Amino acid sequence: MGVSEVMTIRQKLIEVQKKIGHKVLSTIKKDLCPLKELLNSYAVGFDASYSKRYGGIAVATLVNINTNELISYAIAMGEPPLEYIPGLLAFREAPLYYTAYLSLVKKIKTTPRCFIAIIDGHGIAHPRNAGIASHIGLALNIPSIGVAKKRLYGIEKVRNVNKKSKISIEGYVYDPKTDEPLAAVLVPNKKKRIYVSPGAYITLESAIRIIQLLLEPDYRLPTPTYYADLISRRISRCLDNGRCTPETVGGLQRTLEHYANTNRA
DNA sequence: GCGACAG
DNA sequence: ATCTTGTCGC
Repeated sequence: MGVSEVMTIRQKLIEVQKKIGHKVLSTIKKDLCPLKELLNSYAVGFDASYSKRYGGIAVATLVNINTNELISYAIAMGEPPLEYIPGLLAFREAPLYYTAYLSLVKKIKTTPRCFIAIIDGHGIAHPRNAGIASHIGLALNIPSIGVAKKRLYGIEKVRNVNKKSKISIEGYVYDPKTDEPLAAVLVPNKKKRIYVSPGAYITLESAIRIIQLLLEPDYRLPTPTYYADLISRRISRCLDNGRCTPETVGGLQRTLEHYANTNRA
C-alpha cells in the first residue's frame, strides 16, 4: 500500500492484526510450558464490565488450577480507547487487561514459572488469527487461551467426539481458508456451549485440557473468567449506584474473594 | 449487493 | 457489553 494511500484507523488496526496473527500461528505448534507443569500452576482470568460513570472495569483473577480457588485479583478502570467493533475487541479491552495484570503481579508474592492466561473472547478463531487472547498472550509473553460464548469466525462442524470425558467436545471450528482447526466447541452443561481456541504459546489440544479442568459442574465459564465476570460486574454496579468510589473499591477485596469462593458449588 | 459480526 | 420482568427448573 503506497505512502499516499489514505487509511482509516480501522484499516490500520487490521494491518496490525495481520502481523500479530502471523506471529501467533508460529507459537501454537508446541507448548511454551510443558502441559504437566501448567496443570500444576496458576491461571490468570480476564473479563470486563462497563460502568456508566467510570468506563471500563477490568479484572485479572489468579486461580489455582488444581483447586479452582480464587487466590487474588486486581482491577483496572478507565475509558476504553475505542468503541466495540467486531474483530477489533482487543484494541478496546486489552489495554485495561494489561494494566490489571501488572497490578496483580505486583501484589502477589509467588511468581510461578508458568502462568496461563484465560480471556473472555477468542484466540486464533478470528478472521486474522488475532483475537484478544492472542494479543494478550503476546503482550504478556505467557501462554493464553480464549474462551468465547459465541462464534466470530470459521466453519463449525459437529463431530460429537470424546463423549467419554466429562466435558464433551461437540465439534470444532475450522478455518475456511486453510481447513485447519481453530477452536473446539465444548458443552459445559446441557444448553450452553463455549468456543475454546489457543491465544498464543499453547496448542489447541493442551488448551482444551486446561479449560476442561477449569470448568466446574453446571458452570458455563471456566473459573478464572467466571470470577472475573462476577467481580467486575459487582464493582461496576457498586460504582453506578454510588455505594462505592474508585478510591474505596480496593476495600472490597477481602469480601469479594471470600464471596467468590463461597458462592461456588 | 447481501449477511455476519467475540465483548 | 448494557438495557430489563417475568418465568422455568432444581
